[in-house]
Amino acid sequence: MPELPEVETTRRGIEPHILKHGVAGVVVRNAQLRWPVPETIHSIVGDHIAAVKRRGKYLLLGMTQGTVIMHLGMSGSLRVCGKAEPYRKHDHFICCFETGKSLRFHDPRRFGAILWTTEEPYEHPLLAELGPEPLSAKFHAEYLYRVTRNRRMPIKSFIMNSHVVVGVGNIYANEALFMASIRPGRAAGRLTKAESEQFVGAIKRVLKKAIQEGGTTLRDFLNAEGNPGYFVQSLQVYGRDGAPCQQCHRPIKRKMIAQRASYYCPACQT
DNA sequence: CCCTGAACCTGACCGC
DNA sequence: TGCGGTCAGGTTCAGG
Repeated sequence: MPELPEVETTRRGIEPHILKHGVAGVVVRNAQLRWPVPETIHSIVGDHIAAVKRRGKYLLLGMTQGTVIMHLGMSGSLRVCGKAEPYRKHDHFICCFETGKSLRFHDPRRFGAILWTTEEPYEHPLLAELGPEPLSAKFHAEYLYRVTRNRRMPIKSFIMNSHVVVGVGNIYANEALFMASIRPGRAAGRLTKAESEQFVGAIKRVLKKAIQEGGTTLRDFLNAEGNPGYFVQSLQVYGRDGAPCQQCHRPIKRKMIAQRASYYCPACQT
């Protein structure tokens, strides 16, 4: 479920419930996630949440003694629960607060991660090499044009590489390419300066709008309050193969690119 | 360095 | 109902 808008929606949802709250205990019901949840995660007990941040699709719980680095993978979600709520299947990690509330990490496919570091979190190997935030001033047309030169990889795969720019996953890559009238299979290095400008603008617009609408709900995604996101109603191409293009009414096409479903309008996108 | 494909997992859905 | 095949929002890693 989570791309950047879903992760940001989650961050905003949990922050008011956990910021400054003391950690009374930790329950690891299944440590086998993307990487094993380290034993050292228990060192957060007795500490408190000093900050709730996001870098790309990583959530960072800043404590006084270190940082919990979380990733929701493909199917992960975080929810703030009350005292007596029973565990659900796939609730793998629970952080219990002195208030009686708890933060629960739920992840059926277990591609997510929960790590602990006492070092500077942005220098952690998983974060150190990440590209710019897509909504920051560092992500601009000249940057995209420069890093795409001589790259033969399809532009869609290229933009989904978090070392290029963080937070653009499969849904929003498809949507932004449609908005910029660029086919997903085009070689990255063949984008013109004008197209780089279009594409960067489209990425910023689509992510901003999705965050405003609380993310995209597919299947069972609920935000930290248990509410769905509404961006799914705004999708122009994702999941719409065979349906009419909203611009020209010809059917949207579906094609696999690097093992990921790609959707585009063969008429509107070149 | 560049690029591709496999791997990590569970569950939903579709056709037979 | 059951069974097998396919697909799913992400990312790292091995290998050519």
